[in-house]
Amino acid sequence: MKLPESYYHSADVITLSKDLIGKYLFTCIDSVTTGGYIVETEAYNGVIDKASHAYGNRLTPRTKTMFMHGGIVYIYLCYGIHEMLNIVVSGEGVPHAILIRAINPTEGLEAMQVRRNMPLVKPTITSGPGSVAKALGISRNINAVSLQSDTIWIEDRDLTFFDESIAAVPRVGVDYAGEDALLPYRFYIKGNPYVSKPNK
DNA sequence: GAGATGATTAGCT
DNA sequence: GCTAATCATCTCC
Repeated sequence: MKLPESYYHSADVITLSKDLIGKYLFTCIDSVTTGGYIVETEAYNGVIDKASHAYGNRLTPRTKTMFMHGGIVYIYLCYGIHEMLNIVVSGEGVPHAILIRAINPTEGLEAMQVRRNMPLVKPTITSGPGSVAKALGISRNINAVSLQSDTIWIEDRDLTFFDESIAAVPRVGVDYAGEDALLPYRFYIKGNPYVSKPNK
């Protein structure tokens, strides 16, 4: 059921970002399994992407996770408040990453409500990268954990969407990245209520 | 060691 | 629409 290790070894981070739409993401934190299918992603295209932490081969204690082999997660703190979940892909030394921006929850709904302190009827419960991480119980202490582990993993349950229902638009919150901010590296399911920000 | 800042969100106007 | 919250990390000195 879990996506195989080889799935994450592709260097085509753009195609993979789109392919992850409709895949199921699960975590098992504190003995509680929570998860759902991915409805929104963003690609971070390695050393040539000004929006990426690893732009220009910037290797620091934080970004070194992105330089590891594909098939692990990269988690970091943003704005001092929010944890962000990324999937590291490609091979060692190539810092490609995919930001999970939103999921449609299907498992562990009660646990998510408690973690988010809001009712499940609110789509914002898992809308936006900070919200996804919080709902799934993700924190920096599972940074660099393998997606073959029993803590966090992704499954293919044969849920697929037509190309026409997947939008490709510029990314969110990366205006500082100059012309790279205009690249259509954000993918989402049109009309899904859990997709963050503009959604048509 | 100090200073600036961000792949955001929630709550208020 | 606007802004406070809040701190690890990075960049210089």
